[in-house]
Amino acid sequence: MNTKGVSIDFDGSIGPWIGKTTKIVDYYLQEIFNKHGVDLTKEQMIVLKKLHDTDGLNQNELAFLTYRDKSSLARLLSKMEKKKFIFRKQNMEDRRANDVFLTPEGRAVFARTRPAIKELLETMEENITKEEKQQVIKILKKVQYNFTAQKASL
Amino acid sequence: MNTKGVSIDFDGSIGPWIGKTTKIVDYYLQEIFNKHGVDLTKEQMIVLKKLHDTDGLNQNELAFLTYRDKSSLARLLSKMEKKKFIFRKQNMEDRRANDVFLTPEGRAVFARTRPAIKELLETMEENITKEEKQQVIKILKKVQYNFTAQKASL
DNA sequence: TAACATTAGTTGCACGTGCAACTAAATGGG
DNA sequence: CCCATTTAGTTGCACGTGCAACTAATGTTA
Repeated sequence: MNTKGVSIDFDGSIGPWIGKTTKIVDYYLQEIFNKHGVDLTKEQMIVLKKLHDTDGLNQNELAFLTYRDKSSLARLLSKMEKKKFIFRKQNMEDRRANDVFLTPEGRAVFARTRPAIKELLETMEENITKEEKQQVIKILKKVQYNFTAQKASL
Repeated sequence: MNTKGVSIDFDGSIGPWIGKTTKIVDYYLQEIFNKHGVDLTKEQMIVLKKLHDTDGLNQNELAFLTYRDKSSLARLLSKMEKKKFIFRKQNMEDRRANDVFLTPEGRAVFARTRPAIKELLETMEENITKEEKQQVIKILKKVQYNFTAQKASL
């Protein structure tokens, strides 16, 4: 039962809080990237990170790993290709597929990403204990599970 | 010290987790709105909610309250005006300002929003205790504070 | 092998975002 | 009172998003 009769306590739920926090973190991340001369958006950084972990993934795999529509990913890659951070190479076994690789320039920006991320984390996690961090992650995982389990049963 | 030498434990931090969770929640919210025939985006819903709380706010105030650039807000309002959910009324004391009001149709969609939000929350918060919810919100508030306090000192 | 279905990627469309430059109205100071 | 500054809102631009329709290549199956 809510304090306000039939009304739903949306503001007291996690939803708006993660939304707002994400917005603030994203904004600050972009600001730090600019300060460090990192010519990347957050989204491009995420793709770069995946390629840094596993070079040569194709667009389909990258889209899946980054939770993006394949069309969004394609356009993201086009921007990054124009900036010479990655290149596409048609796969000769399956000529529909493009394998995606980091260029030396791509590796270089990604390297410059590290001190920026470090600064971000230092600000973000100030006065937050390791236990609190783990607690939050545990519950966020639960939220994700609640939705993805739901979807799987449809 | 990290397990991987000089590398930064970005994945073990809260950042990516809130980002991913927000993405999933947003996606599911939109899905539920469609299912309930609520012709709104999440962003439009947030604006509608503010107007439901306080009708007649001007664009400047709405932009501030919803953490949006005034230009984003203006465009959001234009879409909602086209759908007859809100209308702008020039303030006669300050003729630069537009006061924004809900239409009856706007109130009606907002009402249909409630069962949708209820369903969202029920799915989202399954197996999450009230204490866990409060714990997460407390820490997210701390993250927000870390950034906003930083900005204030600049 | 010919016909059909599936899959990888691209493109058009509508939506949302912030920044910078702009207009028009209000305000403040000489 | 007039000019400079500030303020509310709009617009152009570049970015990112998902969906649906499309092309081209691959796989399947009769």
